[in-house]
Amino acid sequence: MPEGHTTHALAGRLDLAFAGSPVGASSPQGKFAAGAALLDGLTLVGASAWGKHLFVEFERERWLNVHLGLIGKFSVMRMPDGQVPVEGQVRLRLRNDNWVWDLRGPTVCAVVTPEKVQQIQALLGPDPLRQDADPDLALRRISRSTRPIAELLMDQSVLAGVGNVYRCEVLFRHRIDPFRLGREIRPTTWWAIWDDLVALMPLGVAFGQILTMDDQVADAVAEVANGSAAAHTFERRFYLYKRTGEPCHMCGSKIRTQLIAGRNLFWCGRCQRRR
DNA sequence: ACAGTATGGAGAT
DNA sequence: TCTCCCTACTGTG
Repeated sequence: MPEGHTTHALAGRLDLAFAGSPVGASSPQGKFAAGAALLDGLTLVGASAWGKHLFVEFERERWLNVHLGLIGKFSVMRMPDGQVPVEGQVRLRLRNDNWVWDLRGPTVCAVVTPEKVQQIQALLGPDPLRQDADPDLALRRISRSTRPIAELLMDQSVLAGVGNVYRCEVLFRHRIDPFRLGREIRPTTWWAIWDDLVALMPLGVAFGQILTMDDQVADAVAEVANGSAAAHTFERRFYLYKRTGEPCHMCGSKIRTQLIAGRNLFWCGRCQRRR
C-alpha cells in the first residue's frame, strides 16, 4: 500500500527499531549484495521520508535510498537473533538482536551519497507530511500547467507522496473536475486540497491505511486526540477508488473510470465540476 | 489452482 | 510506449 503515508510510517518504525546502533545488512537474493556490504555493521543514524522515497542515513555518509514502487514491501518481524528463514526474493535484510526487516520487490534500493540524496529531493515537490514543505512551489507549477489536475496531483515533481487513491479521493472531496487544467485551478482550490492532505495523510501514517471518508476520518481524528491511535483498523472503503459503476456516495450517479497516463482515474461526472 | 490486477516508477526501445 | 520488479490480494472455476 505504498503512497506517502507508507514510507513515513516505515521511516518512523526504522528509527525505533535501529537508530543509534549497528545494523546487519545482507542481500539474500544477491541483487543488492554490493550495496548491503557497504552498510553491513554500520550504525544507523536515522530514517526519513520525502514522498514515496525512503532515506536511511548510516555512518560514513552512506545513505540507503528505497522506493517501494507498486509491489515493493517491507516485512517487519520482531525476532531475536535474526533467526528468520528467507522466503521468496529478499533484496535486502536489515537486522539486529530484536528485529528482522525483509525488503522485497522495490523499484529502487541503492546506497547513495549525501549529494545524491539532495539531488533526488530537489526533484520532488512538497510533501504534505513534511514540516518543511512549501505548497507555494506546487501552486506555481500547477497554475502554469496545461495538464489536467488529476495528472498533476500524481506528478511527484509537483507534489510528493500522493498516489492514485489520495488523488482520486481528494478531488472528489472537493468536488473538483479531474480534467480541469492546472492553470484553470483557482488558488483557493489548491489551498483546500493541500490543507486537506495535510489533515488526511497523518491519519494514514498513524493507522497504516488510507482514510478519506468523512465518518472514518472523524473517528480517526477523535482516536488520535484520545491518544488511542494505531491499535485499530478501519474497514477498507473509499468514496470512489475501485468502485467503477457503483452509485456515487453523494448523488447516486454511476462512478466513472478512465485510464490516464497508465493509471485508473475514478470520478463522479456529476459531483465533480468545481475548479 | 489459476488468472488478473495494482496504492509506481525506472529503464529500455 | 513497453517491460520489468516478481508481492499480495481479488475474483473465477
